[in-house]
Amino acid sequence: MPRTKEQFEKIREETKSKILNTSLELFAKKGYSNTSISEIAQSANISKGLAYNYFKSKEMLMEEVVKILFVEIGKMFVEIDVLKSPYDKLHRIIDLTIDWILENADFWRLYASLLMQEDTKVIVEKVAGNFMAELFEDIEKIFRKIKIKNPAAEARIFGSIMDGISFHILFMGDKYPVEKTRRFLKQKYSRENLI
Amino acid sequence: MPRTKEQFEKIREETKSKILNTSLELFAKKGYSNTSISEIAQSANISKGLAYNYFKSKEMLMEEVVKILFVEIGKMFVEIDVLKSPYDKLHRIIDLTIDWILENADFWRLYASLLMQEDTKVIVEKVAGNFMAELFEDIEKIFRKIKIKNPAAEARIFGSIMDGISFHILFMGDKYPVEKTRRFLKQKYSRENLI
Amino acid sequence: MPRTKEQFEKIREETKSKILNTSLELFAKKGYSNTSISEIAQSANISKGLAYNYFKSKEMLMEEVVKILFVEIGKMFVEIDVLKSPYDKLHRIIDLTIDWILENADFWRLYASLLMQEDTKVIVEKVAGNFMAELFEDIEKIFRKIKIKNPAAEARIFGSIMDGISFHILFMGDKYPVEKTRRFLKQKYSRENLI
Amino acid sequence: MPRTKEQFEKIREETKSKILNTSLELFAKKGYSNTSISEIAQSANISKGLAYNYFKSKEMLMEEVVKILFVEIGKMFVEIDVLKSPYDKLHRIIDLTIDWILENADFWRLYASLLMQEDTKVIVEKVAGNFMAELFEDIEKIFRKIKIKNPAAEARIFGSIMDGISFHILFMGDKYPVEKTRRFLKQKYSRENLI
DNA sequence: TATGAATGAGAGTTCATTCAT
DNA sequence: CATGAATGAACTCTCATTCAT
Repeated sequence: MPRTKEQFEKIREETKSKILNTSLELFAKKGYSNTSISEIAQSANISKGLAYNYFKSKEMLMEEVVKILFVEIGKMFVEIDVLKSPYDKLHRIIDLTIDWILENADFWRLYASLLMQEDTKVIVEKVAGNFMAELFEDIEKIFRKIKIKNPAAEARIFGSIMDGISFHILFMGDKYPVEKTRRFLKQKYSRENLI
Repeated sequence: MPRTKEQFEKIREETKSKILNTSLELFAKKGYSNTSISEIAQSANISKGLAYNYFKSKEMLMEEVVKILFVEIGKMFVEIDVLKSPYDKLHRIIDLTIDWILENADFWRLYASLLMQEDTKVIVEKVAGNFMAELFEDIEKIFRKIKIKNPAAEARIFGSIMDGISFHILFMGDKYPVEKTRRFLKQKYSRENLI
Repeated sequence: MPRTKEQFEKIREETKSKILNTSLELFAKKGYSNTSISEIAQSANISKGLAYNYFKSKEMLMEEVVKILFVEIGKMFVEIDVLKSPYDKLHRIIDLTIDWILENADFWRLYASLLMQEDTKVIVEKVAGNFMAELFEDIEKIFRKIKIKNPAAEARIFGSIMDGISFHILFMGDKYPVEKTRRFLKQKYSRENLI
Repeated sequence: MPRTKEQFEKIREETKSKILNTSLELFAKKGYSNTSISEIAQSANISKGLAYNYFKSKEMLMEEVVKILFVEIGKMFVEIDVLKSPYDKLHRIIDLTIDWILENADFWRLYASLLMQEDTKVIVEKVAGNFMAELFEDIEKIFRKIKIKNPAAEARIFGSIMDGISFHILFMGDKYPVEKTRRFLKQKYSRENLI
């Protein structure tokens, strides 16, 4: 009995997803250039040829990996919307950023290194689209709600701090005083100190 | 008659410098892995083989490029020492960071991308040594002089902001409101606002 | 439909064997160092890359070639066991050595030249293991059966003669009086002369 | 004051000799292919260019090295002529062969490995000329003096033994019972046993 | 859909040789 | 006589990609 269209579709979806997840993991851990299709295929328990059945080229595969990356990052910010207080929101962003970087150092590393190279940067931008801009606007809104003087600039600095400490945690590893910084930041961005 | 020692030395220095500069440029623009010795040789108008007369391996070449990078970064901070007022010092760091990143985007890009990959990170750390730690201590001293409550944490945040905005300028390019951010930061880190 | 496991295995075996035979031939004729993978690939009518699909490195390829070599040498001595008389055995060894060297000059040449260089010697020893020692013991047993006075030393000299004349045949070629030597040796190692 | 013709000649001779000795040593230790001109020049404390001033190519250098090798081997047999008794002569050859191989394993290794490869074999034969044939004739004469039945064949076997045990000592190293073999051979080739 | 044998371009590297000085 | 910078061909090896099955 031939498989139904739906069954085929399901297999395709699962295989594709398996390849993508494996690629994400390997790209993140070893970098794009240092990860070969052979390696990905082997890790995903498929043949090299099959990978090309799903993705036209290594570059295309990477492009889709980046998409997933952004979906993953995007999820992070969903739960912020439900919070009411802008101070809570800021605290939550601080927590999420720090926790996420601690748990997903490799992903952030991949994301950042892709942005660093001219050729891969294009791909990221193509995928990212307005993602970053929207993120920034969300943060700006929070600061506007607080009625701080220069919400746009304040948001920019806040974003810089988030990325800056991510960067530092990433390459200082265990030596970075994560918790001290977390507390310090929460205090800095508390109702009392922002007026 | 053979050339004198001085003549040979001059030739060596010039060629070596030519290779190093070309490498710095290419590594920065395209990344370490994506830049081949062939490419460097072609850009530097020398033969592939000659590169190996000067550098034992691609890795060694990179190591020396990174050394240059750090000398360059180091130069940046020399003129801060001469300033007396801690506020002036902070303002100067803000200016230097922003100006330097605008002028040397590629260098920063190289530096950051090297740190992102586990294999090249080792090389950078080997060359960098305590450079980053010392830099941080210098900034901490400034904050201590201001008698701010938590100078270490404050220095960490300040450093994060510097790296964060560098990061943002780097990949937003012209869209980033550099001057607005510069003014905002100077105000934030002025005598009035730091008490 | 993908090929069956058996089909793949057959292809692999055939190609591998083709590469091995070509390598044996070329290594023997030109030496290990002077034979390039390119040359082997060209001779075997495959691409350079494919060779690396079958052998992890040139050294590994050589190792497998040496294995074949020993299998070949081993075969030579199988038929000696079936003989009863120790004199017959010695005569058979003389015949086999001379005939084998005449037919497989290249193999012996490879084997000897590999032993000559420190770096390749290690590989041969890894593959050879106790082969040579066992061979010597077999010969010693023969002499012990004859009840000769010093069977170990006698075996050593007998082995030296075999290798020595192999060496001479090898590089004197047609000028070497093979048959005279054969007859002379058989007489020397006959019942009458060994008492 | 310009150097005299004789002085120049002396310098040339010394430099040439220095290069040749260094080459002999390195070729013997590491093999011809694995020894680079750079290495030789460095070891001989001269420049690469100078080596080419004295020897047209690496191959030519090797050719002259082989010549030296033969001179060295030739010296070995000079002192045999002075001995009167043919038995003493045989014993002396046994001693010389074993002692020489123990002291100059590398040289013998070079000599043998050169003979093993078709391309270098030609060079050796060009240089060696009748050397080997003469050596054989000398040995034959000894056996003829003893009035043994088949002096030519006997000489051939004796030579084979010498080369065979050299070969075995070479690649068995310390494990080879050199002294036992020496004694055994001397006894075998003594007046009593040769009648 | 799925396989992995096969290709070929190009990577890093070495080295005999040349040549301006 | 002497130097070593410079070349270019050849080397070992890797890998994205194709394709017959």
